[in-house]
Amino acid sequence: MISVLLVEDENAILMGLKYCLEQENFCCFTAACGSEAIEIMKKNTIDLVLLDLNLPDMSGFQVMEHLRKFSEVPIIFLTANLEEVSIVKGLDMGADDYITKPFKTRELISRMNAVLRRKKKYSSNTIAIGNVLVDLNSAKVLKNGRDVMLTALEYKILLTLLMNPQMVFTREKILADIWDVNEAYVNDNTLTVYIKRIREKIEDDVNHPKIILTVRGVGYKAGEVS
Amino acid sequence: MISVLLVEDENAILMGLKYCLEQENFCCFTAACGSEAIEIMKKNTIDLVLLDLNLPDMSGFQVMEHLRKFSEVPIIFLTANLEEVSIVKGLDMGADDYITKPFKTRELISRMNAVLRRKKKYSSNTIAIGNVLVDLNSAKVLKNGRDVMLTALEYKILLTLLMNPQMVFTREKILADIWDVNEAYVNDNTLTVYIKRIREKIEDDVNHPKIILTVRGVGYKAGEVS
DNA sequence: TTTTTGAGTGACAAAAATGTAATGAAAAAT
DNA sequence: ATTTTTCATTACATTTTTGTCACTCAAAAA
Repeated sequence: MISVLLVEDENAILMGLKYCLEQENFCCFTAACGSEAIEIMKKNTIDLVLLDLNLPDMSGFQVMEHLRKFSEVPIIFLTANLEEVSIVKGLDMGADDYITKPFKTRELISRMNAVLRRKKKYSSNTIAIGNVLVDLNSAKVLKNGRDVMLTALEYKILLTLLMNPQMVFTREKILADIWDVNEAYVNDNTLTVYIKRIREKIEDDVNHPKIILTVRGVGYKAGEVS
Repeated sequence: MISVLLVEDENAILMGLKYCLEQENFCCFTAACGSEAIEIMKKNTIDLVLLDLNLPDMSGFQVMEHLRKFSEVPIIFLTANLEEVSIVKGLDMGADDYITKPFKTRELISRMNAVLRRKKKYSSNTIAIGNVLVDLNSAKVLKNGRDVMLTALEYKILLTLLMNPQMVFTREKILADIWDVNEAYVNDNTLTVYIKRIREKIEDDVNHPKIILTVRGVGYKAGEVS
């Protein structure tokens, strides 16, 4: 989900924009003035800012200047007339694009996508299995979109299994992977207990696991039930 | 480091092979019989198996059959004569290659590399900064090659910073990224304390941090000192 | 069927993580 | 130079994690 911050003092335009963008599945934050925008930027992770040049408390340029102190978020200026365009172009202040009002939603969105494409950062790096999603870049585990809190060890064990789906791991192998080789010996029932704890957090039905499967006599594997 | 399991009953050959491969920076496990090989495979993560056909307790084929129950590790057969080669080829049992004894070390190694290249799994997915290495696939953090134990939250905070090096994050933004939006409010000094704890674990000199830098008045960033 | 084996469970003590508050130190502003 | 602001540090109570044990349960073997 792409999150966009809309900074615009005319409420009608702001709400219209918000509505259009939400139709297109953007997550919208809104600010009616510069200081509000800066506050929101400090507290949230925003992928793109749509910034009006004329704001009640400060100019769009000043807002950008402020944002640039702590963020390299892409910014698209919304300008009311052609004179402003020349300012934007001339100043070369680090805006990524601009668009003059009134504009067509389609055009705005295609420009937004272009900017996002250009500034694309690390693409999110995830593993999905069943209704569980693991994002390696943020170390977050989502079950049906909801954040699941795994401990450091639980997360490592889950990763070990998920990195090689369908491959069966013996308990001892997992233990050796997770705990440092030269660490104190860890009981292998310990792993059984961890598996149970992980299952309690990520499986829909602990008695019929679909993510972490038991291979009797051998160990565990991640994968679909056959 | 690639780990190889050598299965060979003639001790002279075994030791010679081990020596050669260690010269080439392979990490060698050795087994003199089939059951020993299976034990080692259950307890360790092996990247490649060199498997002699004639073993005291069972044939190389039987060993492979056993291994295949829980592992898809690449296997190269070591055969003593040409008749055996035809068996290997004919049976098509899932071996990845074979080589006849006596063989040149060079040839063996190039075949090993070929097999490893073919069976290449997920390439390790790491972020390096200073003398700290983060492996996203195993969630391990290494400092000078040594495992550093971070808690789940410490790891998440570190990732947040490392995924966008040089970008400054306010405390509040990090808190919002890590803790779920709708969770209880968390004091922002808390983050300061976490940063200190992470620094104690990964920085060489906590008083002169090189990985997590403070940007006074704004927040923190990951990156080189300017 | 009975027996045996391996996996799952619940409870527990010890250790570690977590969040906060109070205090100290350093940089910036006055 | 003094005050203010911001970050760092220490210490602490609370909660959670961690590893183990004793036990139950279920699947496979005899």
